[in-house]
Amino acid sequence: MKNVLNKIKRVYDLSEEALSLLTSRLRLVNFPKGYILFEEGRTEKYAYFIERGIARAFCRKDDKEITFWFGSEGEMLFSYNSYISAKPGYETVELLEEAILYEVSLSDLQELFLNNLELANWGRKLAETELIKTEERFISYQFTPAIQRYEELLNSNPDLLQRVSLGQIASFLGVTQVTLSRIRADFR
Amino acid sequence: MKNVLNKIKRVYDLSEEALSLLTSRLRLVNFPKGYILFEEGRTEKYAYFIERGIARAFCRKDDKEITFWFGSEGEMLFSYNSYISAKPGYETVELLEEAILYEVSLSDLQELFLNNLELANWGRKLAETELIKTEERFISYQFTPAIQRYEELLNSNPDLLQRVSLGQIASFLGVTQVTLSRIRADFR
DNA sequence: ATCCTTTTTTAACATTTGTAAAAAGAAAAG
DNA sequence: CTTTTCTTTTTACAAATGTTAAAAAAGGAT
Repeated sequence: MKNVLNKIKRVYDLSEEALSLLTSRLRLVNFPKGYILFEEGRTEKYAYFIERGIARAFCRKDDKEITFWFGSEGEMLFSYNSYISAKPGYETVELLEEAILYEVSLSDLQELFLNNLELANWGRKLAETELIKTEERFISYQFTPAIQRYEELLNSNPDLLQRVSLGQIASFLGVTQVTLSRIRADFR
Repeated sequence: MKNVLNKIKRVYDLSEEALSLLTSRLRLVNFPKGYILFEEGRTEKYAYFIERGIARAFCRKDDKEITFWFGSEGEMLFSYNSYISAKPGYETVELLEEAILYEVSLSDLQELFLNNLELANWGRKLAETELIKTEERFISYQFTPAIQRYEELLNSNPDLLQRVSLGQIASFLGVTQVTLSRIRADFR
């Protein structure tokens, strides 16, 4: 549970009591490589902490898929619409490796948030840090050319190339796979 | 205070007590058109509710400005880095019209969050709704061509054209002003 | 090792978008 | 009303990216 506990504490430091309130609701689960954890259009009932493995979130349009997020050890998985508004999600989440996750039901989380001040603030911090990450990525998207975003992505995530395909990275960067190939060729 | 109260309640419904705890920390302030409310690199001490007026947030790079957000009546203004981590902000916020705002100090907000369960959950919901909006915009950015994003922007914000310049809208859409002109020409 | 499947790169061409500069239009100032 | 300034559109050309298809490379399975 090392990676998960690390994540929980990094979000917002909890007392022993609050921490065990939260962890008592976690359930260890395993899934095979390729498993579809969340499906677009479905209202999900659980969120997950990644103890081991890597996942991607994507949306479908026409016959294309756009990957807009990668997450690995020590990160959380949720379908934002389900988590935040109990509405059908707009994203599909696929596990790209055999994975060890900790599952928590969204109703348990809600109940904890509404009854425990520390955990409510933990939930606040969780959303806030995700918010900053998302907005920074959005801004860098408009400012930074794909070449540079590619380098930065690999710097902050050196093992990504070994774990996910270039097609998925290309769509994450917002270019076609052909363009990413050209970028990589220039890069050498 | 109509627009502001509306916003507060839309985020998360508060009891009378919690609501007055929050509103008692608000202070009415006025600023002229063109006023720079937040400045890139500065750690801001306040957040604002917009009662009347419209603002934009932008980042500078080289000699370009990229507008990545517009906000008007019933929305909040904060420098995310200051609000979330008490660190210097990466964005500049400019008021595009004479504005009536309600100011609240970030330290007051923090104190309320740490002491009141309802307000902590209000703060959580606030971050969560901002998070969903940001992520949806990020996704639509990758999926939707500029022409369509332009139409959607005007649909959801019919008076925007009267309130901000096309140059700012172009940079918000992630294209040059020349491209936006072409889009508008095709559109007719 | 060989075959089969999947992933990645390369090529040629079309389309889109950017750049720079000029022209047209609109708004503000005298 | 005229001049000045700022905003928006248009033009011509250059650069970047998308599309489609084929070739090359890499990974798995037998």
